[in-house]
Amino acid sequence: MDETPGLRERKKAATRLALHEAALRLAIEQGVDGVTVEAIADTANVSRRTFSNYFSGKEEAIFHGDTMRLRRMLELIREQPTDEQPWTVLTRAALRLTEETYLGNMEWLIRRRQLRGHPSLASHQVAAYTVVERELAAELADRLSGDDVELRARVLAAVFLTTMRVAVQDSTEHPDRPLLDVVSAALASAAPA
Amino acid sequence: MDETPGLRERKKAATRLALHEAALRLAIEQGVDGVTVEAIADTANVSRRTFSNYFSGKEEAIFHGDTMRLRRMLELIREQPTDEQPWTVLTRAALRLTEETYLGNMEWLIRRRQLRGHPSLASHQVAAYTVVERELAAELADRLSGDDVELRARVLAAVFLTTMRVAVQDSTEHPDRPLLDVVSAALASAAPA
DNA sequence: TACAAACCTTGCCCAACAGGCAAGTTTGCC
DNA sequence: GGCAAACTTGCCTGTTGGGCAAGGTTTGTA
Repeated sequence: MDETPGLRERKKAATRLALHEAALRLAIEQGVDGVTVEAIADTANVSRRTFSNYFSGKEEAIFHGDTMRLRRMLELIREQPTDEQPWTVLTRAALRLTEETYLGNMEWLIRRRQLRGHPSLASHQVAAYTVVERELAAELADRLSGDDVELRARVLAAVFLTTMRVAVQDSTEHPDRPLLDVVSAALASAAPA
Repeated sequence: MDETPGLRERKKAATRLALHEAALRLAIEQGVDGVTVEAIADTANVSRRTFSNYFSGKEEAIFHGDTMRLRRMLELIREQPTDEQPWTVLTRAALRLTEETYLGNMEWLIRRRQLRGHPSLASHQVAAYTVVERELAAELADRLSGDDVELRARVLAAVFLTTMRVAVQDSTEHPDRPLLDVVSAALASAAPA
């Protein structure tokens, strides 16, 4: 494994993160439509043109946090034994991720919740969650057998990711209830037969 | 019930449909990015400005067919008895809708399939399917009981809609297999415990 | 250490776009 | 017929994504 991913990569990650944070902060402060890409780039000390090299739009920048979480979740899933029930694997990964989120940069959760009331973002959040859908489906296909493995893997991946999305959305609307609760309740009610 | 929804409404529906058809046709012919909103409006014999009164972008126009199908599905769901298992109700509605689609304007299915290979649309398709999510969740909430009705209704709605989406996507990628087959296989594998 | 190739950032540019506004036109209703 | 509400359109402006090429930085290699 790479101890240090190289200076170039580290710088890129830093810039991406800076843009994400700027986007998130400004969107919370001034509303999503009140922020221009230029303002975000400014805040992160890069040119507007550079912003476009990292994200295809401000919404993508805003949801980069969700994207990173989902990538991490993919890792957690891949780490697990292949001889267990797929839904069990998915549930465990989701709960671990949620714990990590609480223990680690709780910032994410706090600021994420402040996006409540900007419903124009909903469709972009959905999009963020479907980006990893194919990757997850491929992983799950290896863990299934029988007929229609392709289709069933895709359905399972989509169902799982959409459940996670609903849990996060619901949690931003009911900030008093612990995220872990919401996630496990949501997953329980979506568990396939 | 309104026998005639009024001339105004009929004209609007006709314009919306004309824009949708134009968008779909041009997108298939020239690729999604190769088409301008102006060209679509032109083809439908309205001004570019009027296009904006109907749709917020070309992708929304392209997926108006899906949107109509989903609205129809909501009707089919509402028509059904409230004392049956929610998933049974949803499955039946989905299958009926699919039959209708085959019997009626099969055009939709044919041209829908020709969008294959324009993956930039994927996120917008997902968005189209989530538009009705809240409405469906509200309907389902009335049909559930026990704890967490709100959350479970949302999860159920999201799971169902995402399954339908995957089925349609999968069907566009495997045009040889009947849509009804794919839909019922997908729903079966997503059925909650 | 030197140097070339690969890669990033930036400014410049342009076509496309969303949506506010106001004037003109059509429809619904009495 | 005639009035009010709703719709269409043209005009306009600020914003956007992304192509291109000129610099600067990092990396791998010798």
